[in-house]
Amino acid sequence: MALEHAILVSLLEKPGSGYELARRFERSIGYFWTATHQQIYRVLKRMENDGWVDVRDVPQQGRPDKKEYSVAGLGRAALSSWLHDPIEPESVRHDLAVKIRGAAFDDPAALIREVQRHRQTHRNRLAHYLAGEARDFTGPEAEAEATGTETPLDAERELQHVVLRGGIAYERMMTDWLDDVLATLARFGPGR
Amino acid sequence: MALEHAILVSLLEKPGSGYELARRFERSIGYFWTATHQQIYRVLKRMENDGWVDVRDVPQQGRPDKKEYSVAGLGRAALSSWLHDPIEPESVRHDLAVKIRGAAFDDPAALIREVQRHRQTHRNRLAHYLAGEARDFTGPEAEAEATGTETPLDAERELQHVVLRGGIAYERMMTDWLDDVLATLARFGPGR
DNA sequence: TCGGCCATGTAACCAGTTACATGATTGT
DNA sequence: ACAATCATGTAACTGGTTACATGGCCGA
Repeated sequence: MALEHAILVSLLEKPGSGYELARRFERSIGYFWTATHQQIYRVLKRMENDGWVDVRDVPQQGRPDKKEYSVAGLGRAALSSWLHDPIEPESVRHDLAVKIRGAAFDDPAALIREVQRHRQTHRNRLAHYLAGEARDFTGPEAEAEATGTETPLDAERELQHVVLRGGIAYERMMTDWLDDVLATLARFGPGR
Repeated sequence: MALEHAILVSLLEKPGSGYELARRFERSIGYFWTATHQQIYRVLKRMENDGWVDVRDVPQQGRPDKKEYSVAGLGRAALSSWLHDPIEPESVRHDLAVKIRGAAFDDPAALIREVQRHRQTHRNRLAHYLAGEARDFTGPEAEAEATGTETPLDAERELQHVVLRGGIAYERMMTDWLDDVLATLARFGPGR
């Protein structure tokens, strides 16, 4: 299980409320982990009970009060121990691949539309990631990154960048592969 | 949910027992879906109750008897309806990416070993997939595939091939990205 | 005789999804 | 007036993992 740990990392990067965490899971953390607000609130409560996080009530005007969570000593220790614990390289789960092999036993026309939809989604994600990269990882710090003159404080940033590059590589790979799938389907689809 | 449908596709490709399905889920189907035997037996029972599959007792000598499952009309219909049902492009779940971002708050040395382990696993999978491709997708049928002179019976084969190419592209992307991760970690890891 | 393969299952648990619920404020 | 955003939750369900269980055959 990594949701707890993803939350710990996110709170270490910046403390925040359950709501704010949910938003982050739609953006940057969403590159590699997803979670709904329901799940986050539930896990956050458990983490609070276990003493992994501290809570602070933050009254706000013009909007509802919020609870700001930050990582406690026990949470930091839990994260550290998890980081030292080897995990198995996870295996993939691709519904779409099941569908593709299933298309051999069904009309491929519907599948072509489905694959096109997916390709579009991955294209969009790729564009979104590239825009984020241009926004957040170019400029003076990128200079330091390239020339190796960075400070320890840049480590966090650079690790975020390399994870983003992973997301970019993934989306690029997927769009290319889905092009391949479409070409393959086109070869025997319409002629029959 | 796609396990039911993955099983249907696999049984359409070739009928077999729960045990055999479990083995397939360790091999070819494992490129894009995993399942343990416990899960398979449970789902198979439900599919049998729902009339999606037919069972036939096959006595064997020298080894335990087995139940051979094959797809029934209802199962075929269920698969077809699922194939026509659009699914959301799934989002990724990468424990390793959580760890990488978490390494900013911990000793990166342990992470380097972990990343190296993962890279090795992906390298091995890549080699395994490439060997499978060379074994199953070269020869006379590949000729037909390349020249477009294939028959409808080759569709099943070609779709299997394109899914395998997806697995290959994925493993290649992962090994490349993990090289990138290691280079990034090396840049600020040992110097501090 | 010991481990590995063939073959099938039960039970408990854990994580994730979906549906439902409330209520204030801000902008169109 | 209505929709969107901020903010927090409960409850039921589903799917997946882990542990446990049985038992015969085959080869080293």
